[in-house]
Amino acid sequence: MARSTGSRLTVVYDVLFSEYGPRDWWPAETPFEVAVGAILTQNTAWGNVEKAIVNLKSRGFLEPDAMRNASERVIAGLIRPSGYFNLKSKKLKSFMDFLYDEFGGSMESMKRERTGKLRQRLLSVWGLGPETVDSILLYALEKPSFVVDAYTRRMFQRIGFLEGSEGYGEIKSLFEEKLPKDVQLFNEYHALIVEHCKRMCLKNKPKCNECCLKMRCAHAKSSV
DNA sequence: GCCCAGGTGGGTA
DNA sequence: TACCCACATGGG
Repeated sequence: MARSTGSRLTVVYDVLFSEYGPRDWWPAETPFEVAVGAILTQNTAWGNVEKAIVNLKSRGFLEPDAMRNASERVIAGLIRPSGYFNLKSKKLKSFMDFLYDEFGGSMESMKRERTGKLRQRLLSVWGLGPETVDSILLYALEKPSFVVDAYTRRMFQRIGFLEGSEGYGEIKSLFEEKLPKDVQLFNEYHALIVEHCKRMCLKNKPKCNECCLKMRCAHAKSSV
């Protein structure tokens, strides 16, 4: 008898976990730092985000009050290495407005709000799309909200769980409905997917080979 | 020099 | 709704 989707998802998780072990995500010191990182990493390699984080931290801007009071131009200058710096500086500002207007600048206070309601409110903030919002919910606020990203789409399309045309919400629901609603599980699962996809690409540099997960890879349909 | 990276918003048909 | 495109730096 064929395995259920839920147990197949669990098998994939077990394989990844046994291969890579616990990922200990998100790489940040505070919930606020997670939220900032989630915005900065939009369509950007994490290595570049780290440089921006270091810049912000060294100037003392990686805490709510300081960032709230900083000008958009100053923040833009510091986050330059993460790319799209003018855009991201506006997005940070827009998140700060939300954090202060709705929760008095407190991530702890934000955490007390019910997950579904909070997700809707965060999605209404300019500059925060579904992936960024779910990253904040899961990694900063420890809410059981599964994060779907480009890696998730590619990998699960490759192994036949996805057809390719599914929307963000559909993929998110697949994981959330078929897996136990567990913060630690969701945390590890997404982190393991990212780790696996990164390693599969790194492994084959400089020439993309059969393990590469990049969509344009000629071998993209042949292996995980 | 080219491709890509842990997306999102805005415009157009 | 479904595509395009802009946004931008840094590594391979």
